[in-house]
Amino acid sequence: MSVQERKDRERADRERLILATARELAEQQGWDAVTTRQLAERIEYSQPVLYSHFRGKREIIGAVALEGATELAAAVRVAASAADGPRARVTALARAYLDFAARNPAVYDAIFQLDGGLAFAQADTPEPLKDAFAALLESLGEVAGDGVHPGLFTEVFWAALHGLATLSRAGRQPPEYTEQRTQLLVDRLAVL
Amino acid sequence: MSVQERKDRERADRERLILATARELAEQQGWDAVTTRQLAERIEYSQPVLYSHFRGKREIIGAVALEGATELAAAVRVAASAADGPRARVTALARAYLDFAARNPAVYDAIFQLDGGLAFAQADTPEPLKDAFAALLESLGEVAGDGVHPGLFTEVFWAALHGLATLSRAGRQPPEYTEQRTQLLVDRLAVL
DNA sequence: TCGCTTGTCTAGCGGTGCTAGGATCGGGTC
DNA sequence: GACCCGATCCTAGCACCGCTAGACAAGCGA
Repeated sequence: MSVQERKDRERADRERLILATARELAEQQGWDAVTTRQLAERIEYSQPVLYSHFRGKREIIGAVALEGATELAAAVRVAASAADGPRARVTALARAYLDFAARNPAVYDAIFQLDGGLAFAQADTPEPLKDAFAALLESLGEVAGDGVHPGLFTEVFWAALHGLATLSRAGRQPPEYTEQRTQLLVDRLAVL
Repeated sequence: MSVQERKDRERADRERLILATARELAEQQGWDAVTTRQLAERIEYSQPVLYSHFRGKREIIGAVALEGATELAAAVRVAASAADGPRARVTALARAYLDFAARNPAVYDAIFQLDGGLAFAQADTPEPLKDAFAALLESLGEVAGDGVHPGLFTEVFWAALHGLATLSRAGRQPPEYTEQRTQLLVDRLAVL
């Protein structure tokens, strides 16, 4: 049994190595540079090894996306829990979200822009994605306002954050006004 | 001169054919299906002909994006001008924007998701993109509220619309609530 | 020590964007 | 009307992509 366990452990280690390498490469040079050949060389194995862990490149992107979603959910929760009162909580949440997107652009792309073969808002939606939504809902639900469904409100708020994150990334908006935009969004959307 | 004019005309016709074909193919089968070989076959020329019109595939995507931006600006203006009062105008604008994104997903992707080599919010930003922003600004500027810069407000509103369009596309949100989300966005963001 | 399973690599397939270089066609000139 | 020459287009091929079949070797249990 010990042999099998060691092999399983080594396999799991290598899988983590693949994902960490893919992520690092993507953040350094963009997802276009994450080719199976390049990735294989960096982990010092041949290409087919990748396919013994993942069905293909999309599944690798999907795995990175799930990791990222987990981190995003955690970042949002940490920020929200450190703030007092609904207003501070929502502001902190928005900042944390946009900060995550800005600091991990490739991972953010993996989650929302690229095709990682992930199902959204369905029965078979992976847990990390549902949890990321839940993390937003926890803080946003309390400022939805009377008569507004918390889920619907969260979707709209999330959409707005996503739009800001995306447009900032494209260099569309001068970074020095990020804070103002965030404040405007919170002031107007949230019922405090 | 007549000969040269005829050649110029034929060249311009062919360029339009390339763009129309690329767009049609993208809407039918997605941008992944728009390969230079497939595109060349559809216009009944060989691949290198494409490169006598455009530097490469990105530039073709960029050209489709500019066409699309022009149409988007026009759609927004038409919708806004047909409405009475700020509130109706903003609502009509939001609906027109989301409707355009839903009806022309591939073109919308070309503008905002794909790399068409376009510069945003800079000195060398193509006119159609600046004009699309201007079209939004015309109607949104009047509901920015006191003390809020119209441009900043437009950016935030645009970001929210973009987020809604994107997440709808990914099947993240049930289409039957699109109208509610739009209303919520207008009610909260705009100062009426 | 042997046989076998398991795991890894080499080599290659069909596809991609893009381009060099040869063929061909057509207009301008004598 | 014949010829030349430049513009125009196509064939063929490059390097790269994601992915896989089949040969090979290493390490396990008997």
